[in-house]
Amino acid sequence: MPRTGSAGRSAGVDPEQLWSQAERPRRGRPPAHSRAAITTAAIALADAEGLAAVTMRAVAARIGAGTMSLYSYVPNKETLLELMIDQVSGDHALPAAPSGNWRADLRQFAQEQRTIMRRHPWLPGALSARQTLGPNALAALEYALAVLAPVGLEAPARLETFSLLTGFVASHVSYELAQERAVEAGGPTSGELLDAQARYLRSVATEGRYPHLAQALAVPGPDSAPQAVFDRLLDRMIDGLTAGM
Amino acid sequence: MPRTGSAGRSAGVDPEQLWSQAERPRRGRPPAHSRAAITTAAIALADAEGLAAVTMRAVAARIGAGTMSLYSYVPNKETLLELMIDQVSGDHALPAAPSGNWRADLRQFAQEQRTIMRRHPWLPGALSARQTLGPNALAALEYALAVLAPVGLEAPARLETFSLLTGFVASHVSYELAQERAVEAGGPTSGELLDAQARYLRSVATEGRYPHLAQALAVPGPDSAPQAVFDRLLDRMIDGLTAGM
DNA sequence: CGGAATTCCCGTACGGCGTGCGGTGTGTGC
DNA sequence: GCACACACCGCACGCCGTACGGGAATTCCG
Repeated sequence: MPRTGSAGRSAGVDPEQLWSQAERPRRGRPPAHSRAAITTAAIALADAEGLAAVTMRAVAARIGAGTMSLYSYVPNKETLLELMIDQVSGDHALPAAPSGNWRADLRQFAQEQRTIMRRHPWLPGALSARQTLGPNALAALEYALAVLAPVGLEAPARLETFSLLTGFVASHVSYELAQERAVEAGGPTSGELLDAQARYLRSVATEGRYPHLAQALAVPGPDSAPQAVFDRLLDRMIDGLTAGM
Repeated sequence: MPRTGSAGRSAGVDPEQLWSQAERPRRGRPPAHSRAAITTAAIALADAEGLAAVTMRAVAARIGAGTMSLYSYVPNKETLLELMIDQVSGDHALPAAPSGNWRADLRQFAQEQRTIMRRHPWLPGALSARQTLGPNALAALEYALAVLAPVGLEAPARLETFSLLTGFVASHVSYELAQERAVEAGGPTSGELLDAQARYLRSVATEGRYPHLAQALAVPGPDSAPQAVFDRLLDRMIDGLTAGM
């Protein structure tokens, strides 16, 4: 049950042929670019300026091609986004086989997901809107399922567990990044330019009508370093997903 | 730490004044519509034809107004989406106070979230792209925090727990809906028109290179009725989030 | 070596989007 | 009854994704 997304698969583009790069035909003018190069350019653009900056025109300009040339390599923008997701999924350093300590393996897998998502901040949002399984994502899924095999879960439950774990990481990284962006814009030392949203929240909280919210926002917590928070939540998550195993 | 979303808060629109509907000024022509009516129309449109069908032009047409008239009530489309989310958050039937059985309360809260999201299939996607806290969403949050208070969690951890729970429900409902859409289009009895994505997955699985995936897809699982699956996962989720409490 | 075949490149154009601007008309309060 | 404040909204602009089709490049075949 991977991820989220309200849009059903958009029409067209047989997955079978999407992920098996067709051989270059031996006749005619040879391509000046490549699907991978285009995908890489799109990723660089998204990393630097956000997912919204990924337009066909901008990607084409970045590799020095005319806009419409992209359509020789990619049937449409949606497919390009799927290619971006899969290329980035290849950043996983997957051992050939699980170590035998499934708990450690699972933790490490999730940590890697977090690292990748922090490196590509657009990824959580992109994942939440579609469900892609290219070769790289497939490899990661297969590995995670192998890790989960020795746990006492039914086979379909392993799929659910994987999806829940990925969803958790995506959701948490989004939150982390939003936090950091807010702090960064008018830092915590110069509290005056504090993000309007945060200021609003605090004003509402101190208003008296939301005592529990006020409390949650007031107490700073045991250890609020991002990595520590993530570690703590991840452990709780794994405990829950594999409860009693 | 509510929800996900890669986009930071878009510029402008002081939340303080967004959620407190300004009094109608006593001079000049009285408005022919209302913010609530516009929001309702937008929700109806999204329910019927998906979030992509919600354009300023379409919403305006639905209430019999010119496109630009909407901008008298709403500063921009992003704000309209936030209003939609908050209005729909008001569907929660929130008891005045928790029952004392936090586990049951939490379960029921999540069930309600699921119900709302199934009624408004665009909601998970909309939530994942922004982080809104209007009065209705705020009330739900406050209630959930009250439910969590007796659990042995630090106050900030309660916020995290709420967010994770909401994220889980959203993610799961998206998956449920995608499933059902796939079945519906070329039902399971007439297996031939089976969704291309699913067919691809199965073909890849039976190919031999993904034994664990094949296994997970093959075994039908203990109980795959949507409600049962959700209940099972929800319990695992709650166990994890409140582990050892 | 020359044409034919094949393939890529991409300028132009179309329909649709969000929304800024400013004219028009309507209702209110004095 | 008058002036003003405001809502209404047509027009236009600059984006977007992408359909179409002519021209350029390369290879194949005779």
